[in-house]
Amino acid sequence: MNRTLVKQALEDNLLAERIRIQGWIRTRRDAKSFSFLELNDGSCLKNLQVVVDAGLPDYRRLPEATTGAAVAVEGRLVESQGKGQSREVVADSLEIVGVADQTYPLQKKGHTQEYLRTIAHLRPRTNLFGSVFRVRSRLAQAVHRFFLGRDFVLIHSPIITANDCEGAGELFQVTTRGTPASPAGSDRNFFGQPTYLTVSGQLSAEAFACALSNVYTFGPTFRAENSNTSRHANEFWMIEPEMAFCDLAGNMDLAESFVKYLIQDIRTHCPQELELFQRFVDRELASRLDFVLGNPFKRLSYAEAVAILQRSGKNFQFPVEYGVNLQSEHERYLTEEHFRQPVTVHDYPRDSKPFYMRTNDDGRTVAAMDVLVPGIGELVGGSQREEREDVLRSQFERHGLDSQKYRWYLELRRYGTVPHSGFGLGFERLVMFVTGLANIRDVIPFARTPGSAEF
RNA sequence: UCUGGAGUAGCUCAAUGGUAGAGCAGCUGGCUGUUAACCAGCGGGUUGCAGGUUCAAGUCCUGCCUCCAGAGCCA
Repeated sequence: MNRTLVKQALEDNLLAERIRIQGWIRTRRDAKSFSFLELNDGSCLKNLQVVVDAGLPDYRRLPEATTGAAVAVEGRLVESQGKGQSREVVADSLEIVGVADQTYPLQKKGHTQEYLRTIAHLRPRTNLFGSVFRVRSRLAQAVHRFFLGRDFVLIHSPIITANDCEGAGELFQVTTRGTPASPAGSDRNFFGQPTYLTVSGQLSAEAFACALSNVYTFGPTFRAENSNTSRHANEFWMIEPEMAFCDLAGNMDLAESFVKYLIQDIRTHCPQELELFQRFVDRELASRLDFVLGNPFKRLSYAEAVAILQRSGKNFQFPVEYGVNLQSEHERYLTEEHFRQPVTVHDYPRDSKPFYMRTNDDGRTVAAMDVLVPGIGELVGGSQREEREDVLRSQFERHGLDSQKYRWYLELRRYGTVPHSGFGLGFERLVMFVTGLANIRDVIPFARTPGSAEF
């Protein structure tokens, strides 16, 4: 008999049919002559209630049907006599597929997120984390749908790379040295030069944008920073669109449309999950998401942002003057207090930004932009890229970089160069924004953070 | 890496320097179309680790480890 998912049993037109359900027991409530099982298979937030009558031959197996056990049930799907659910299954067979003994750590009552991190292999069996990872999956697919709808081409940029996308943080080196195949001391560069785990697919994406026009990458990236915060992981996923014949304004337009599209998609397709986050994670979630959808992002230049911060009368820990990096407290003030909506800050001073950003006509600023959102801070960072070979060469000098190592990147400017732009969006930060969860460790299946790679 | 906070039963937390406890979970039994079920009973501890002070340390001191929040770096 074919399996029916709990989601189908609850939503599809299957009443009065005999179905087969397979899942994990969330809880069991025994009466004298029958028992109720709550079955969850992860297909949706809700459980399916199963009624097991004591008259069944399989009823003797019931003691093994404890919280956490995997079971397969066959029976008729009927309207429930009870109040808590519309439908239930009246079992005519009960098979214990895999038992869970009394050490099973998930209780019916709530656990803290900190504790669940210590059992990361089991936490997707909770309502909260099941919801988080269904939403994460839906968001990932929405990313592809968004770009597909705009004729962007997906580029699988390399994960092992020789280029250090300068300014993007510390690198993990990739080496065979110190392994049995290549013991320490055998000084061999497997790829003929030092290689690293990628910190960004941007440079690859630029090359492909200068051929296929509109492209994007969506893959894992790695930073060896010893960052110990709720917003940083050493392995995270990034989405990086890159567009030829596109300036900074077009870049900001795309970023705003993109963020709104993704939020709208979850609004439409994951209402049960959002309701759970609203109730148990963040009471402001729904209003914040609606507010983002209903209003244009506030756009202002770095110079205007500095002026607003200086006029704010706030006593910032880091004093504000033109030229300094905007600190977390400044970004938070702009998006959470002053504008109370997403803010796109553009045209930053050149000195604090990486080599590839396009120098503006004033010679002092670059065509960069950051999208700041309440609660998260920087969600998107992007720029128009420097397409003029001579200016790019002088930027290498200014940053003390060896232009020889960027030979192919320079050739993109020599052969048919075009104005082009792109940005990076940290996927986990997006999931955090949409779910309301405050710690990045809780929106990635198995987080990689300093000192932690158990799972 | 810096600043601050916290580590006590499986989980969440109590405990003036003086006999380590509760709720939940688990186990046993009872009861009920139940639904974070309910009622009764039972077991459960190297108080993060290593030193030190003291007649006596979960509690005070020193060092280390881990976790959390914030900061820096960034996405």
